[in-house]
Amino acid sequence: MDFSEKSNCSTCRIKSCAVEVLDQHELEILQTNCSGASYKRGERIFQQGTLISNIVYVKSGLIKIHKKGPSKDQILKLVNPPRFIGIPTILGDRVNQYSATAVVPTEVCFIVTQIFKTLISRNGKFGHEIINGLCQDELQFFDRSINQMQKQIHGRLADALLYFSNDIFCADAFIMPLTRAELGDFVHTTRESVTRTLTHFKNDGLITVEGKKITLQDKFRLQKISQIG
Amino acid sequence: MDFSEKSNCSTCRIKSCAVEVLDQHELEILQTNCSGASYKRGERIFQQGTLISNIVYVKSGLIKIHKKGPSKDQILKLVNPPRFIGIPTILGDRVNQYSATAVVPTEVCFIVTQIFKTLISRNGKFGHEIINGLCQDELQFFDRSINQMQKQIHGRLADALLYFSNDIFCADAFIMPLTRAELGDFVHTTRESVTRTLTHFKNDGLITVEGKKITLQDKFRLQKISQIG
DNA sequence: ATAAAAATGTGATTTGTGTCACAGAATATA
DNA sequence: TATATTCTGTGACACAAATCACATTTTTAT
Repeated sequence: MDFSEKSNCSTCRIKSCAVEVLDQHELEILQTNCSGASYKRGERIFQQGTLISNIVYVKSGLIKIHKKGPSKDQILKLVNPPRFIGIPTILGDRVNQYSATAVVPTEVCFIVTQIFKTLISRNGKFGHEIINGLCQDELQFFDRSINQMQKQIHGRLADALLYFSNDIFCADAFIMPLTRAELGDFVHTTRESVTRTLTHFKNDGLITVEGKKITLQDKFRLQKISQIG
Repeated sequence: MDFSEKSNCSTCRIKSCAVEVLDQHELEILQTNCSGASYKRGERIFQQGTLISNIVYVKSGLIKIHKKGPSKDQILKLVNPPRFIGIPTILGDRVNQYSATAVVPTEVCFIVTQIFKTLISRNGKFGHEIINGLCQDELQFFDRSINQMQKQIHGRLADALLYFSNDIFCADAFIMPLTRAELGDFVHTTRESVTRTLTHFKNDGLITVEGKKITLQDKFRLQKISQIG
């Protein structure tokens, strides 16, 4: 990873809704307690089980939030900017409950947790925006959980492909940033089943696959598959 | 359900951490915009898909938060007091994303959402406490999800039994408030598999079952089962 | 008290998908 | 350029758990 010097929050153009509501003085507080870093694919931003020092603000790139389970590592969610991560661990035992790893080149800012807490207590609107973010996360995670638990592989993988296409890349064709094994961790299967299902989709003319490049050819039918499960 | 008159928040003894930080004036605001109700087992408190009017504060009892999935209704979590529910839906489309139903006789207070929002913006500490609650929920739900997805039935059901014993009733013996089918919705199986697994546990001397009454006889081995999956 | 409805227990059968095992392709490292 | 890793594809097999089907018990309503 590569640490740069202190960033300038007031002129930073990648501002979250929450940061928008801070006044000039608060922005200065933030700025003096905040530093940037960039990560390459595969680099760990923070690791489950280690002590927390900072809130992380994702400026660009894509991050996977993952956690060790009883049998294997599992990708809880992907986070695309702009977004704060690590908020849930600012309280309690102060130990990260999950890991965060860059899946594409990623830029983040670290914010001292105490400062973050101060801003929340000082500026109710800031807190309000943070709550908004947390709530959105929760609802999204509810949906994802239910889908993961009730659909079978075809549906889950169709969901994932549509998610990458619609929410992450906003394009029908994209370079899949996850390996087959990671995709398995994301949709709860094995590497082998991902391959098999992808091949199946390909043979049915739903997608084309050229190595890492995936093109959705028939989104409508993919949606159908996602719905039936 | 049974609606009583306006409650008195300043003298209410079932106060959440969040409400504790409100000042006298804020408590009065809360009080004049808040009313109580009680529900019997099986009564719906709010329903997925309907418009939201209020934040719900659970004072006593036990509530299931459940949501329709592609194939069946699923219990996302159980909520025991004192706790706010419905916060995630105060924003956005203002439609409940999930249902809440009492599983034992339950008392709640309804708080006008606008007032709730005002309190958050007005009192940073209140917002801070609410964020704490949401974060705890998120971490807990992460754990639950991973366990649900990676363990098989024996482990999942052992988890559930230990959860009821340790977190809900604080006793080795308790009256199971969920039917076998609901228990299935909670741990992701069918009614039949719940029965079979329970019988299996009983034959192994881990528990005794007399209708709705369940007694954990060997918590240690149950924990073992929970761990292996 | 009696009927109707809901909840529960248990067997037989089917099936989705995880596991194992190996080969080829792609990528990183020396 | 060679060599070691890490990825990826594909088959054969096993098994956990869903589904179906029916009997029995418990609860609720009349």
